[in-house]
Amino acid sequence: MAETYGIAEMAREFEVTPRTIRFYEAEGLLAPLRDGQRRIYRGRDRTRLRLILRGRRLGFPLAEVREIVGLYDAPTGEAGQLAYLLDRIAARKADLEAKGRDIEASLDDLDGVAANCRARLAELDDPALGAQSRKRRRS
Amino acid sequence: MAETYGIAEMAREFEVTPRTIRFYEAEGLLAPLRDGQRRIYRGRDRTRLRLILRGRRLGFPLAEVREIVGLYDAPTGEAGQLAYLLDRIAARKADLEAKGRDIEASLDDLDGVAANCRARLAELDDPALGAQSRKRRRS
DNA sequence: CTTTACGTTTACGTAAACGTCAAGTATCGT
DNA sequence: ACGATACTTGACGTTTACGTAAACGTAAAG
Repeated sequence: MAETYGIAEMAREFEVTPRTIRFYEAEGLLAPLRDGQRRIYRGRDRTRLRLILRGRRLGFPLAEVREIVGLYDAPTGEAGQLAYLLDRIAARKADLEAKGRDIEASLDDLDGVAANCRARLAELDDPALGAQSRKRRRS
Repeated sequence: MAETYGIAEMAREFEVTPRTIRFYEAEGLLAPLRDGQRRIYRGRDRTRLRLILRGRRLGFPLAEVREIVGLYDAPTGEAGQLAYLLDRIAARKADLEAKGRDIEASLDDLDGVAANCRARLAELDDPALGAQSRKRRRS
């Protein structure tokens, strides 16, 4: 059987326009089959598109996304190539982990602002509390 | 004392060009003091720039970054405003957590590729192993 | 047979985020 | 007085990532 999909179908499912999908193909990120003129997408293409869009959401430019999806289909069975591939994977992981740290820092910062904000709300409920903390802050 | 910095100094420290810093100012993301014509940056501006660049690294467009840094200086002491602020903070946290999940998924995928890759390397060292696993895979 | 849906290529348009001059100003050391 | 250094404001250029419109093909439905 092996399900196939038209471009509009793909576009709806991934919430992008057909234009975007064609653009990714022009950039060498997708390579669907063809039925005459028409593009035919299969499971593999869907996986790729998912990877692409995930990369985009994380702010990677398409050039880097191309590198990333390239890592998923490296059938070169030679030892040197495999080692090199592992190397690039490690680099990509490092990038992702750095972004992870940025996210953690952002979340921490936001928690700080939120806490501060809730404190001020409490202060509005009971002004006495606020006077207390203002005193402590000054000392 | 209160340390101050010139634009070139800031640019070096944050590894961006002066142009970028001026651009952020034009976009309303920074508002340094002035000594005549010249821009004078202080601790607060540095904090903002750090936030801005972190947002950019995470792929947020400047418009969203503007919203984010806006959350850090909302001194409006009114209850309604504070509640609204908490709401926006929650929304921003949700965004960040979504990105965090994307990162986790990416890391997991890469680990999968890497494992597969190492298995093939082992196979090159001892082809018998490969034959074994290929047999098992077929069954 | 025409409309409707779905798809195609080609090509120009556009918003975002800066880069890259150009020309001028202000200050500082010599 | 002079050049080096640091900075300023335009203004136009560039890259990325698509949007949008034109003009056309194909195939099923009414």
